[in-house]
Amino acid sequence: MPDGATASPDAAPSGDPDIPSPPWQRTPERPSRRRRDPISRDAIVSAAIDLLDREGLAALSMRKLADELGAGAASLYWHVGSKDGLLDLVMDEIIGEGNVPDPDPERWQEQLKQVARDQRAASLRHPWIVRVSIGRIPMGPNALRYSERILAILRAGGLPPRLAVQGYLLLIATVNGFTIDETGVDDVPDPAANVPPTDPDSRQQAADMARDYIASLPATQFPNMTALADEFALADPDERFDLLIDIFVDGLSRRAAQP
Amino acid sequence: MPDGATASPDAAPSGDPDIPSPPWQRTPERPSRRRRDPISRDAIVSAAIDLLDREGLAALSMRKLADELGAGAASLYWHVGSKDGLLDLVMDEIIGEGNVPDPDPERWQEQLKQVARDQRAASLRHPWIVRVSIGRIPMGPNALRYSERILAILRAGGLPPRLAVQGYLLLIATVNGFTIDETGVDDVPDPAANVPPTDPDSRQQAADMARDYIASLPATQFPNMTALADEFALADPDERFDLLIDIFVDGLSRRAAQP
DNA sequence: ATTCGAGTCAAACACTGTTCGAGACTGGTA
DNA sequence: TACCAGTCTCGAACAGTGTTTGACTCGAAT
Repeated sequence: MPDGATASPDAAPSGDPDIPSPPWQRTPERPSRRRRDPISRDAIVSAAIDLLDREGLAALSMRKLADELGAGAASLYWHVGSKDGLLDLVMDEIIGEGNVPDPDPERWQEQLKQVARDQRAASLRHPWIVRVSIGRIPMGPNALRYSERILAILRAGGLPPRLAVQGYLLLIATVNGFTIDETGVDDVPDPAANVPPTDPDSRQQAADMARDYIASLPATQFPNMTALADEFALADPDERFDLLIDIFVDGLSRRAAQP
Repeated sequence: MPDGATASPDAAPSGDPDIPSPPWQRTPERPSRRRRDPISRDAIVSAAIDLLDREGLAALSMRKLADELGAGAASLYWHVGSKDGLLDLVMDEIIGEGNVPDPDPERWQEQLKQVARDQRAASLRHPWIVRVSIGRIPMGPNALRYSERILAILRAGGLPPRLAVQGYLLLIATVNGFTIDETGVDDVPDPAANVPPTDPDSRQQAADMARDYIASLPATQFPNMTALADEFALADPDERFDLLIDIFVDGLSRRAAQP
């Protein structure tokens, strides 16, 4: 057997229209749909976001993502370099979903709170995004535009330069600190029941369980915990979040009022 | 060769004291030191913390941890159930390092700030702890004692019940939001050069690089970013952190002053 | 017609967390 | 002394991971 499975460079293994490929050689070409239109970077990012929304961060693997695109896993690396590079692109794409209002000097505090609420909303739409953003400095094009517009609001509010920049950075950190907790308990939803990020029932149930446990502690050793056990059952995250940003923006504006 | 490497079930491979194990069969029993004193849960947790401090979160694997203890990987599972269970224990152990002062009603704000600073200090001693704590509700014995003592400070300060509990929870979240960023950039230090969590030089260098990049943006599209580029180079994390908790505690105490 | 680079991808590598089953050792009872 | 249940260890395997390599196919330009 001079030729055969090892295709020589000249004898086309199966491209020759005259010689059909031998039947004992189970079609070494065209397994099913080969060489579709080449996949694109954007298509990979979109498919990754789809997969993340559907099955969560832990379920995102390069192989599964490639399957979803009808491609081989190694192909992705040509477009995005690494899983880390892919997540960089994914993060900037999500940041691009947000929009920041034009600055209104009279309402800078309310506008800042609105930005915070919008960012939390994005974190609830995509419960994995906070975890993806950890250790990732947002410097993509969308992130730059986003930062620019928030800084515009703070400067319009009259904040001195340093306080404007730090106020922006610390607000983002504060919102992330909150949403990490909020989206952290029930990540990795089982693929079947894709409840909306966090259904209120199970959340209230978990809060009640925590309260009961705390209330059951020995009161002599834990007088404050047992006395305040009921307050731990406050599971309404909207209320908790509003309290947090009220505290933050109040503190920030007090700081801004005095040199 | 009738028999050989494949030991038959009845002929004891090397347990028979009369027949020495054949030299070509490289001692299937007693590889070196077998059945030392059994390892303990506490020893596993301590070794895990050692390994994490030395090589970072990404380097912690059950196999490597077992090697460090001179044990087999499967042995760990008898003691800690899973890697997740181990990390639960590790987190409570680290929380146990902290200590909270006895409440002084006149100084509750300063005491609360001290708690925040202590927690940040722990996160700098163990840069992996914030990432470990994500998605993990601290309910171990040390965590309960810790919470109890912080609530004591807030109640001594006269905060109403709800504000005391939420103020505590939101303070922790806020500190975590800050320290995630702070410890996130340079995790996984290469095992050779174990710089103290974050050396100021490389940090300032990174900040300068970010400032230069921001300053180089087109000023027409990014007027605020370019104008404030210098402020992004404020790399002193202590100053930034103090600003954050000042803002938070100020906002909280304002809220506490009015019903 | 040949070359060339863009793009694809199966196979392999070095890992990971976890489970299984077979043991080894201990203390207590028959 | 013999047995036995319980505690503890651990090699081997399983199913998965991110990533690299090298061979391969094309469409287009030379």
